[in-house]
Amino acid sequence: MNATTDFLSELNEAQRAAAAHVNGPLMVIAGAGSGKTRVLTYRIAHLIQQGVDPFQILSLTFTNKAAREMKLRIGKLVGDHEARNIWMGTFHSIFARILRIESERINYPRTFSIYDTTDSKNLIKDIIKEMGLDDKIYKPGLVYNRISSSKNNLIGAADYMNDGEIQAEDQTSGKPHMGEIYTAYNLRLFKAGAMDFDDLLFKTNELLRDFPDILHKYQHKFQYILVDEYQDTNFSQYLIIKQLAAAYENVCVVGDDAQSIYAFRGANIHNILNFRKDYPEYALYKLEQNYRSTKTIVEAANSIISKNKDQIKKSVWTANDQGSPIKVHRALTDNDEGYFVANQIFSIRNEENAEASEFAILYRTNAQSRSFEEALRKLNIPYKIFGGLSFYQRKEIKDLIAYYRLTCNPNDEESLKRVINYPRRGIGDTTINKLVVGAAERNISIWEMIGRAHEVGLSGATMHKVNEFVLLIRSFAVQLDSKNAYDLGHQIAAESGLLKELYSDKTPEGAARYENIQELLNGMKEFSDREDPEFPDRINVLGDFLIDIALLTDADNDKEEEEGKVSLMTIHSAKGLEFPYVNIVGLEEQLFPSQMSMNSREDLEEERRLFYVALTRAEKRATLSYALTRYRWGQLQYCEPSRFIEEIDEQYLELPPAERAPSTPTRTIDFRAERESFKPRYNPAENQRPAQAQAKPEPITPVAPPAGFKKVNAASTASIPMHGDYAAPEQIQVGIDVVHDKFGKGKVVAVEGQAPDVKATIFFPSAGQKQLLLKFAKLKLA
DNA sequence: AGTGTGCCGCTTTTT
DNA sequence: GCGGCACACT
Repeated sequence: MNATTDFLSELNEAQRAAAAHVNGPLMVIAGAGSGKTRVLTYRIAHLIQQGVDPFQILSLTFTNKAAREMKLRIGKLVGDHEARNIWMGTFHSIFARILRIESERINYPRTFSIYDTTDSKNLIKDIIKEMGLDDKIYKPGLVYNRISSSKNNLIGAADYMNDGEIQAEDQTSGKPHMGEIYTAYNLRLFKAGAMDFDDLLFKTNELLRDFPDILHKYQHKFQYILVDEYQDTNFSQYLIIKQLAAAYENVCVVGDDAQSIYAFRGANIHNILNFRKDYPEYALYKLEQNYRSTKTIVEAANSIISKNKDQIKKSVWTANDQGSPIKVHRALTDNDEGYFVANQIFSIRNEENAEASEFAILYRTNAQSRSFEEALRKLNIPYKIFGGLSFYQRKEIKDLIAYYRLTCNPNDEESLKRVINYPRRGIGDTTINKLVVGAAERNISIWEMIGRAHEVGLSGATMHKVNEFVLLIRSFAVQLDSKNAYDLGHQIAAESGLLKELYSDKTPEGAARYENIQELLNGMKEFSDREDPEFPDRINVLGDFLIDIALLTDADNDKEEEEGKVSLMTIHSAKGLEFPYVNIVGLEEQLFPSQMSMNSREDLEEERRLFYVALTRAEKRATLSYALTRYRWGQLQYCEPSRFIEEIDEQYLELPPAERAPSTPTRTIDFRAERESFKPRYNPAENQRPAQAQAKPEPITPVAPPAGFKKVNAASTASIPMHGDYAAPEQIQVGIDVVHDKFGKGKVVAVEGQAPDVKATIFFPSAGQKQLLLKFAKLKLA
């Protein structure tokens, strides 16, 4: 009859049932690669075909990119003009939009600023200093995390102060003033007309809780609500959905408990359980057929995840081919691992005629990317890195955006401090400090303090400079509503002097910075030319642009020029993606699973789910690798293979040969690749590494590092500079004399603990008895 | 006021 | 091994 039947017929039974579900609560548990996005897409298209107004659909995704892609796909099914009207985006961006519309009700300026993590931490740091507390005890990062998780659990500053349990916790941990910092932080945010990321959700909750008319309005606006990646929502997000869905209960959540990997930032797996309680009449569909991966990969992934206790029962299966076994590679060093992976990509690309873009290298931490970048560069394989410093985190971009934010909201303290003297205007720290202190005393913002600058005793010349700056910002601000984002943005870049400052820097880095600014401006141009379907006559002003970009993540950056490249990213950012060939690297104890996760079963299970996510990204082939030694904190560390390798059912694996060195070919090995992987990094001295250094049988015990290493170190300090001629950990034994860089001569009294965490108790006549971790202590033999 | 230098701490993961 | 930051120098 119509297209509906058409596209629904492309789905399997469970998919179709879920997609055709119209009214009432619905939960879809979707295994990895089971066509979850397809179901969401088709369901929305179906709703629209059933006559639901796209403006009444709220669809929350994990990234903005996911939202864009889904809109595109829906557009193909029901037409772009319909698809564009759906409210679709991340929690943060959707509710930032709503908060902006309703800002007066909570006494915020319409153009409130959104502080990113750096802004927030800077502010917290300032507050800690102003309160006269020690930032060694109150580490800004930790304080931020504590405040963040409080907000995500809807514990406000007052609740925090009044909660006996929390207070007791802070007492015990020696941080009794945490609550006061929290209170001061919120106050400062408010004075600056700013919200942090968590506020966007927290204040949405307050808004819906405290203003029944607003709640009513949005309950009826959003008659159909869909939430993707439901397993990664936190309590604050859960409650927003619960409030909004209360009127119609047309709420559909899609998720996979096995892929919950954000508990560390408050994601709560219990939201899935709560769903059953909140909507007892809910419909449940499980998508269990995997369309993405080979049998080997699916079954190997199942064998891993079955080790977790906490999980919803389901059995993921596939009709796809068996595929090839998962190869496990043991590398000698982190650099070796880089070359192994790069070479493997190089040869598969030739042998199987694959594109570079079909490969992904997935690691646990961003810091691991280096060896892969280096090796890929050497082999001339194009690659792109996700994460690390995103575009919007770059200094020059943050500077320009600070001007924009300040123009929209002059009370924005972090932005003001950033640019009041950049480019140089002769307003130094002394002046700024006077203003900051004055503002704090009077409980006003810095901008307001500038208006009363005479009160803090600035000299005439300084006053003049500061006033010039104020006039500059004001001259921008008066045009906020009349000019579009690009026109005003360009003017600000030019008249602030920033463009000139960067242009005059002729170093390559300077040129790159200038180009980045141009790129930002191009983005603004595009943004300004866009039309908002709900307000077609409105021009897109600078304030709109800021909301848009404040919440972009680097997963959202996909540019045409990035096609045809190998993807390097953390497993977290690989969520939702898929690649024919996947390398999961750095599979070592302490690294993956991370050492931070070893303390509790819950944390370890999250790591395991993370590994599950990594493995299920692969379509055709997955390769695992680990290194025996790795540089961390500039020190050589001995590593043990990750327990996750052992946990995979062995029938799916191709394990490395246990008895011989990787340089000795014992199986179908690409000689050229293997040779390459050794050649570039080792100087001749290192290549004479004694054979037993590589001949350790599995499992690799880091207790006694290969005897060859110390010699190598002595022979070529250039390649391993940090080690110098310090003693290797195993040389430190009870009774021997050692020399420490700082404490001088001493005698080893005791040695205890398991490698690599061997701890020695050493008596230094000059400094007394010390306990030192051998992997860190720089000891020489006396 | 602006520039340079040495030291410290650091690595989970991100909206 | 690097970057951020405090302090000291010009």
